[in-house]
Amino acid sequence: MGDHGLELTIAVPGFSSSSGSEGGGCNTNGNNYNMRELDINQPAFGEDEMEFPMGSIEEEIDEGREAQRPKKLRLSKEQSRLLEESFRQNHTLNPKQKEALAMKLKLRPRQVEVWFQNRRARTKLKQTEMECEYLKRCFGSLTEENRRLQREVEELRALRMAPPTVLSPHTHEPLPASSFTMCPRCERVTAAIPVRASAARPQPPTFSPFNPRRPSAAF
DNA sequence: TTCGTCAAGAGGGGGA
DNA sequence: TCCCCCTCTTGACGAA
Repeated sequence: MGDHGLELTIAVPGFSSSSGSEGGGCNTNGNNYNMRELDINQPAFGEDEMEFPMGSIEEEIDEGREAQRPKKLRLSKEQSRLLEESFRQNHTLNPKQKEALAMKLKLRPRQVEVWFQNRRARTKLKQTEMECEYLKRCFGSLTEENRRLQREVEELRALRMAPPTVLSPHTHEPLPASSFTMCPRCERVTAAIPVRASAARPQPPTFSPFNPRRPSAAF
């Protein structure tokens, strides 16, 4: 903060950020309220008369001329630009900054305050939406990774349940799985002499012969 | 007519 | 108790 005169201290008699002036905005039928004149860039108060535009409109409402004016304030491009500029510098305003900015924009401090509140809310909403999208993408990629790993597990289980058939060079009968061992020199699976025929039952592997680079501890 | 946006009100919480 | 902020809501308005 610092430029744009936001550090300016301005004392405005009868106005504060929560002076209840907005309370006078609502008329008794619950309708909205003291909307400003269409040309909100018109000077709201003269050189020697500190009066915010809403106040003057309230007086007009009292005179029964409210039907002639728009009911909703739209900030001008220049007002929005200045507010955005201030918001980029600081997401909150102290009372002095608020007063100064209101003076500069010819708005009430309450309007500046509301604009910043809504702007913060919009920023937070946008951030939340972006976080949501990011988490969705994370969920999608993790789901895909999970599927891939599940498939891999299934494949490994299938291979474990149906070991490759190796015929004995002597009997030409299939060797049991327990007869396989690993050659320490070439790191290939070789057939050992079967101890018992019942050992053909699948054993918990200490080594996965079908994927030597990958430990089988994931089972 | 519907829908999205936005200014503003209402109400509640927290800090001094 | 007051002030400020946050959240939810309302109502006006413009675009499709």
